[in-house]
Amino acid sequence: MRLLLVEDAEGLGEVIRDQISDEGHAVDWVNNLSHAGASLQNTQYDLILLDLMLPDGNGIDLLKKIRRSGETTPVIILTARDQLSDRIAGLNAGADDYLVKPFDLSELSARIAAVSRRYSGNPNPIIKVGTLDVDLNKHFISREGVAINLTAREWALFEAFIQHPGNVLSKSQLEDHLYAFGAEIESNTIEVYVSRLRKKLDKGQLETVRGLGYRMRSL
Amino acid sequence: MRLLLVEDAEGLGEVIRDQISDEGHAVDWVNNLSHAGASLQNTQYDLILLDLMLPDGNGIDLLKKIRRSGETTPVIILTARDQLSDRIAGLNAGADDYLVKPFDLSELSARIAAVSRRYSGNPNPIIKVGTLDVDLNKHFISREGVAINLTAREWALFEAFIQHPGNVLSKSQLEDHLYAFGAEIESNTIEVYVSRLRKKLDKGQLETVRGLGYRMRSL
DNA sequence: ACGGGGCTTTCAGCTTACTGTCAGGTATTT
DNA sequence: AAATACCTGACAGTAAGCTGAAAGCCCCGT
Repeated sequence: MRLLLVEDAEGLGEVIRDQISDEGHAVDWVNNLSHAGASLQNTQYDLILLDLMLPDGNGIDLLKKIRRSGETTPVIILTARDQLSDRIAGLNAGADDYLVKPFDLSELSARIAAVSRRYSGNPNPIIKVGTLDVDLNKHFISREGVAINLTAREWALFEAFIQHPGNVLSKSQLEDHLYAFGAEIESNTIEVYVSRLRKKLDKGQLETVRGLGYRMRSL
Repeated sequence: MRLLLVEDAEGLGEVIRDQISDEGHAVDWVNNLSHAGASLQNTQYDLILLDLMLPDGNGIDLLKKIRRSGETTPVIILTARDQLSDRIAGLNAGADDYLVKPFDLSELSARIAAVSRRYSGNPNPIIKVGTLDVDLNKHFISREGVAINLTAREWALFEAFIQHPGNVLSKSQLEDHLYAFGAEIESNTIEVYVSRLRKKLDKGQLETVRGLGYRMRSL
């Protein structure tokens, strides 16, 4: 899962970025609205964590712009406690949830999980992928009761397909999903990982669309 | 299961009451301390959800009074974000758990379930973890009648896993669980404790998910 | 007051396995 | 047939993790 963190407070941004990374997500961290706008033009995110008080404006304006453009990426706004009106304005502008600073990191994690569950339109974290039982919360996969271990990278790749069921994901989209902004891979790493993941899934579950990318068979 | 909800915020109280009712529990909702006191004199509850900021006083005082009277009913305190000291005071006063507003209703449900599992009408709830018998009240573990001693830290770590059965808990999540807000450890302390706990549990009971964290095998 | 024991945290060296690259082979398209 | 896209086994580097041991602190018993 790839997240955009828009937060100008250095210390807080660092803490949040680390938390998100620890949970296996890719996170791009920007500290103002113009950088956020640029990132959003270049990259498809699964979730946006959006501070409202930013040096070059109000996060609500970016949110409104996002929603006007038809973009449905879930947004969690980060707001100071004493700005109740901002929380309401944020929700009215189309935010999916909010967190009030200061907040527990475990609360942040729970919110990310809750929003992503809603986003995937699947409140039940247990899904069936071919013969595999996949527990999205537990990062746990099993086939007929036998655990199948995915490494962190394999899991991230797998998750990209789960979140876009049936869609063809290009190699560069997968790269964006698996690696933080700026990180570049210099080889056929995506192909390698697809190959590795294939070995762990059902035969034929992950399909190549030559020239375009890969697709996980309909779930 | 019968719960007492002590919450003066009308909207929130309503939401919580409905959630609890939907889950099949009985709930009495009062909005101040004196009504709470009266209810507690008249009715035996299985769980108390206790707001701290109430029109006629501080919920901590009621909690202290309850504990002084020898009452062991589990208490989850509901506290506002900006009152970290209240959370700690609540736990010190004998609360079993806390929730910080605003919170996800699913989180509330999970907490209720966790606390009720621990106490669920059974004064000595024993659960089975592999070959271990675990007494959640007594913080006592035994294997075939032989006591296994866990230090306070080891128990806290163990409990984190028990409360999230099967879930991968990242090292920072475990850190949040074991240490007070803001307290930071500067070394591989979590790894050390995991190693120690492993020696006391069944072999393989506590699994590493490399790059993500640790998971206790399904209970 | 003192000493011993236990607990906690850090440190440091060792172990494990994950990651990304490489390169040769395979499959597809023109 | 040639070019291109893709697949996969293998390897080196290193990040992540494990664990023994030491130091500091606290508590308890003498």
